[in-house]
Amino acid sequence: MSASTKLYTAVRSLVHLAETHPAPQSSAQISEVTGIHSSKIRKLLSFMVKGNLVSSEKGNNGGFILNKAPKQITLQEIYCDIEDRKAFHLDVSQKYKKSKETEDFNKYFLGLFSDIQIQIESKMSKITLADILKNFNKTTSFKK
Amino acid sequence: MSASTKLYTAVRSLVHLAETHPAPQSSAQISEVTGIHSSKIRKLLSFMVKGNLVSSEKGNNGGFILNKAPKQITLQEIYCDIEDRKAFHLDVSQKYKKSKETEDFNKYFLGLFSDIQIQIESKMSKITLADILKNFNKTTSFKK
DNA sequence: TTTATATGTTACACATACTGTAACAATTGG
DNA sequence: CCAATTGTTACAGTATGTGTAACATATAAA
Repeated sequence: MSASTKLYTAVRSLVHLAETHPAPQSSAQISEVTGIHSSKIRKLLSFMVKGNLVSSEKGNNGGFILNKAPKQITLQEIYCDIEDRKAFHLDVSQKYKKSKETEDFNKYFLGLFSDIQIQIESKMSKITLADILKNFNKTTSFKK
Repeated sequence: MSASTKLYTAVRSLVHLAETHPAPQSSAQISEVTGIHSSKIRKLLSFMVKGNLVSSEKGNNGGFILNKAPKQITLQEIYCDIEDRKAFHLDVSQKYKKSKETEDFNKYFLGLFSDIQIQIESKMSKITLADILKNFNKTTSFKK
């Protein structure tokens, strides 16, 4: 999955969890809402479980539960949980011996790309799950 | 090539053209400087020829020539010439019939990702080839 | 204790994309 | 005509992504 598709799917899952909180939602249920295969949902949500955005329970009547108030969940947090690789990273081939010049250019672009990455994440950190719920006229039953 | 690698290679090529202007530089010469295969250089620079950043001449003593003053070439321009796909684009699968809900979410994320894209390009539009030359203590023989 | 249901992870076949290189037509200057 | 060069196509080999299935582990309820 591309970074954007992952973020999209993650947000849709979290929106569903916010709406149905605190009833645990199985990957099968989320799959029905989002149209994504349940196995992928599980894989994606497992990252957010590790990041503590979501908790999970196995067994009968188990599933995934939102772990934080929608107001306190930013897109940036979600993004960081599910994405290992940065959107704008430098992956110049390491196969060949690099000249001094090449190394210097690498450094320059690494700096530039991390600046860009910071801007992306700063933009994302200003948008919360609550904002998205509001945008779609959805309400959350999450009680702090 | 990833977007970042393409940008990196393009800039290195343009830096070389700025330094050697107005002598045409062949893909073989640029390849020696950047360590990238000449065929890739040609492919990448052909986009910038179409975008008018660079002009090219075939035949003996031909090659690529910088077409604009380094001060007037921004990273954003280079990026747009060589990159068809946007860095942060939504490629949700179109295979399955989309629900109304899915379409609405798509629209929301398309908007968000294009906002992010604008920020990326705005950052890039503030950096010129001349800035990069200066950063590496290189001079250009480009005469306006 | 047994059964049903979930997560979390692994596996796998298939498809798609990327990579590095070669080849070659078209073009140009000498 | 010849040598050099761009611009494009081709291609084999590799890597990556995709969709799905399978299953060990865990849990709650009967």
